[in-house]
Amino acid sequence: MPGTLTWQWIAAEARRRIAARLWPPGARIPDEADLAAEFGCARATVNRALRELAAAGLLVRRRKAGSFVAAHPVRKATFEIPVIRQDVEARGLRHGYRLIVAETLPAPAAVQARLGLAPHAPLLHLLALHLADGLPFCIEDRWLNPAIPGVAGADFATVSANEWLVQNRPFSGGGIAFSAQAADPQLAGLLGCTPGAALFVVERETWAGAEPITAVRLTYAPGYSVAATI
Amino acid sequence: MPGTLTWQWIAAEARRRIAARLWPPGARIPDEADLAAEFGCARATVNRALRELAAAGLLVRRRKAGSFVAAHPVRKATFEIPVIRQDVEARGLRHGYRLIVAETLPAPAAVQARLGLAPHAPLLHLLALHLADGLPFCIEDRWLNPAIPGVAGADFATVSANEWLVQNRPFSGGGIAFSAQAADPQLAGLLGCTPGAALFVVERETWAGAEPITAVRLTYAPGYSVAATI
DNA sequence: ACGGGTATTATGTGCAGACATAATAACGTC
DNA sequence: GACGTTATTATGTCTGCACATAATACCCGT
Repeated sequence: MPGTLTWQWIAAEARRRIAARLWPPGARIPDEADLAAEFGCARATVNRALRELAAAGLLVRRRKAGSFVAAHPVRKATFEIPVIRQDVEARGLRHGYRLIVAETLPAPAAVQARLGLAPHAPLLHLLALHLADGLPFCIEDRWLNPAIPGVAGADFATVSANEWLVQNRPFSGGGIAFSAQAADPQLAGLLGCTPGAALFVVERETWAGAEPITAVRLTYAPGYSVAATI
Repeated sequence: MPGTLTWQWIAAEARRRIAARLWPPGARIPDEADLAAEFGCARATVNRALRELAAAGLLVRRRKAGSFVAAHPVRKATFEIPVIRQDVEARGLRHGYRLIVAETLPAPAAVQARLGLAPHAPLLHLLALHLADGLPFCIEDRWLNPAIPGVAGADFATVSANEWLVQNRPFSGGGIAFSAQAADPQLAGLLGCTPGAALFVVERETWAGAEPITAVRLTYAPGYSVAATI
């Protein structure tokens, strides 16, 4: 079998065996050495292939125990999180931005909890509107740790905090959540939609190591959707 | 520097240099051989580390050209897509399931387009309600390719198509999209919520190779959200 | 100057061997 | 039989080497 020696071929073959139930869910598959012998390649090559399948959620691998076909193949979808400006421009629209509120005050308890901050710690609160071809696209409601270097000097009236952070403050981790929310009168006013309209909401928190950076709530105008390939 | 020789350490060090702007956005970083010399390890180890950073979106790598720090670090979030039953049970609730409609008829044009099917091709249409502790949790509105082996014999009144497919029909790829939608009277009736409530909607299509398997629209009861770590 | 073929180069991947690590299985003791 | 210790084993990773591949940079002829 020519071409057998690439890890991609081996990964594909393993997928095929899983799909064909040659290796049924929950079953233990042959160990790397056996597969290497079968395919006539080095163990490292098999390792690389199986590692990919494990990352894809098709295999569960445990030292000493062996490699097992995932009983419930938990599928994973990867979304790219673009800067809002890029998101707008990728749709072929012109991006606009308007700062509405910038103030420093203690964050609401919910925000403090999301960021793991002490109560009453004052944060920079920004409320801004992103536009697409002049129409409301998204409301950015952000709480920002004022201890971040450069925040004091940044002009969030001209550059959105969204963009400023990407350029100036790399983060190491965080969380993201998607949900749906009905437009209250304030949101409806800002987004130019009818009160009660179903809006898509993204909530995100980011940290640099242990230091909280920001918590943001993005509320999109009606019709927004986010897509990915599985 | 002890412990320098692991690919995780090198990956972490590279992240640090990117975060510290030692390697600024857009810049070309030293090539693998140079880094291997600097860290005193094999090139393969550096390769492994940089490959991870590229997968995470922090680096862009091009043969002959070199490795570059991503100008706009497109962050990626990975969501796990659970079977609905598991989703319910993970919340500590009891899962219930009720089939509402099962019929074979030509799919609407929108569904045909999503699956890339010929017009008028008859599909199996299933409408079902998932319950959490007896309360409506999610509506599963699914179109299923009747050519899939075993579909004819499956009893979707007792096992949800969602679950049946996971167990019986591995898929190779597909798409997923999240959006928000207001509850129309029918949805409101099924989900036991007020008409106009904001609902979270997941639309998914899956294929096995070139063969379409299913297109499904999951409409969740108010309050549902999906979370992930970045 | 221009276009096209060619040399160069950084990444991509393979191999064989070795040791590290974690988790299980086997064992011996009480 | 229950429990702690040790041996075994499959995966995880590193090394050093080799060649493949793609994309750029260079050179040359017109």
